[in-house]
Amino acid sequence: MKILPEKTVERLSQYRRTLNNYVAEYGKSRIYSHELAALLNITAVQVRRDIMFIGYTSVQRKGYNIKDLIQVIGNIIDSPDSINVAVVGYGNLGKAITTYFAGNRPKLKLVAAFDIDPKKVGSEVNNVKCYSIERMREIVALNDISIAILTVPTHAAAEMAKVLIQTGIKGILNFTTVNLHVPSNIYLEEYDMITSLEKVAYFVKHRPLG
Amino acid sequence: MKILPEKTVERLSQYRRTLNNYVAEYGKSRIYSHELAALLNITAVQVRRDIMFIGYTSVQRKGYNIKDLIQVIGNIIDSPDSINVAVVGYGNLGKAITTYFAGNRPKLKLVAAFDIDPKKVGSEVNNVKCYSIERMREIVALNDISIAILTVPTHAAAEMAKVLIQTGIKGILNFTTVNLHVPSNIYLEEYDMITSLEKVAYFVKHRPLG
DNA sequence: ATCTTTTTGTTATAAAAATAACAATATTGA
DNA sequence: TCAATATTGTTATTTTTATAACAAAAAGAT
Repeated sequence: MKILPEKTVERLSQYRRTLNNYVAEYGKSRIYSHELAALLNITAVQVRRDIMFIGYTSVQRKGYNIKDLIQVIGNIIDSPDSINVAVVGYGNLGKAITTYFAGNRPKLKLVAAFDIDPKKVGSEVNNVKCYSIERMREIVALNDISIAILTVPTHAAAEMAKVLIQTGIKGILNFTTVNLHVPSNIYLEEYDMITSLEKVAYFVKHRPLG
Repeated sequence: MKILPEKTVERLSQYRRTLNNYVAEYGKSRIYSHELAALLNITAVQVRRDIMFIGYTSVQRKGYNIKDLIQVIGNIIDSPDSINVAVVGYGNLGKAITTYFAGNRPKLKLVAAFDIDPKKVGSEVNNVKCYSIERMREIVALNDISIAILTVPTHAAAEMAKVLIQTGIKGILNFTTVNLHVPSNIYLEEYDMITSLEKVAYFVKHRPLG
C-alpha cells in the first residue's frame, strides 16, 4: 500500500483508541462518520476521507462496523511483527510514559528501561525493568528493540542518542529539549512540551474568540 | 499584527530556545539562517520566511543578531503581561513537566499544582506547590491562572476539564488520552504520547529509507 | 412503487505549509 | 574599481492538508 499522509496516520491511531473506548463504554457495534468525528472534535468528511485512504468500506447508510474498522486500522498502522520499545531515562517522565503505555497494544511492546543512576537500575514500573546504560547494547539486541523513547536530562541527550543509534535502534521519540541530529535512516520525532505550552499561550492571547 | 501560522509559532518557540542555548554554548553574537536551520534540522528558507513573518530584518549578508532576534521573537509570541499556568494532576508526569519547565521564561510562569491525593497536597517540586482540587477555584482566581496542563488519570480527565473551565481557565494542554470537549472560547491543545509513538512505529516500518 | 432522507465514497476546490527561484545587497578579492 | 560570492528578503510554485460539493445507495414514508 502507498504510504499514508502523516496526519492520517496520527488520526488513525486516535480513531482506534477512541473506538476501543467507545465499544467498552457503550457496547455499540456500529458508528457513523459524524459520531466518530464528534468524539474527536473534527469533521465527518475528514473521517470518511481517512477511512477511504485505508480502503475500508461499509455498507452505505449503516455506519461503520466498529470491530472491523479497528481491525483494518491495525492492519494498516501496525507492523505485522511486533515492535519493541525502550524508555531511556527512568525519571518521572520515563515512569509516567511507562504508565501511559499500559494497556493492550499487541504490536507495540515496551520491554525495557535504561538509566545511568544505580539506584534506579533494577527497579520496575508496570513490569518494565530498568537496566544500566552499560547493558544497553546487549539488551537492545536480545529483545530486538527498534524504538527508543528518550527522556534523559538535557545535558545527556546528544550522547545518549549517539549510543542508541550505535545499538541499531531505528526510531527515536525525543522528549528532551535538545535538537538532535540523526542519520537519515533513523526516524526522529520531536515531542516538545515547552513549545506546546508556548503555543497555547500564544493562541489563548491572539486567537480570534469563537 | 496579523495572527501567525500555527507552525510558525511552534518554530519561533524553538528558535528562541535554540538561540539561547547557542549563545550560552558558543558565545557568538550573530547567526546565519542556514546555521540556525541546521540546528533544527530544517531548511534555511523556512527560517528566513518565519523571520520575515515577524518583521525582523538584519543587514544583508551579516546574519541575524541573536540577541535582537530573541527579543523580537519574545515580543511576538509572549504576551505583554505574564501568563500563569497550573499543572493539574501531580503524579510522575505532572512532576516531570514541572522539572522541564524550570528555567527563565519571564512571561510564562508555572505557579501551582493540584491533586486529589491528600498525600501529594502540600508537596513541592521546583518551588511549585501542590494544592487540593477543592481549592482550585480560589487559587486560580488568586493567581490569575489562565492555562492548565492536564495530567490526571484517564477516568478523571473529563470531569476535571469541566471544573477547570468553570474556574475561568482559557487554555488547556491535554496530556491525557481522553478526547475532551470544550467550548469554542477555550483553546485546547492535545498532546498525545501514544499516538506519537504509533506514528514513529508506522514510519520506521513504512518510510522509504533515505 | 416512488419520493424523501440520510449517509457513504469520491472528486473538486480551497487553505495552509513548505520549497524553490531569484533580485538585491553587502563583502571579498583581484 | 569591478567581478565573484554569499546571504538576506520576497515572490512564485509546489506539496500537503482540509473542506466542500455531490452522486450513489440504502432506508423509511406515503
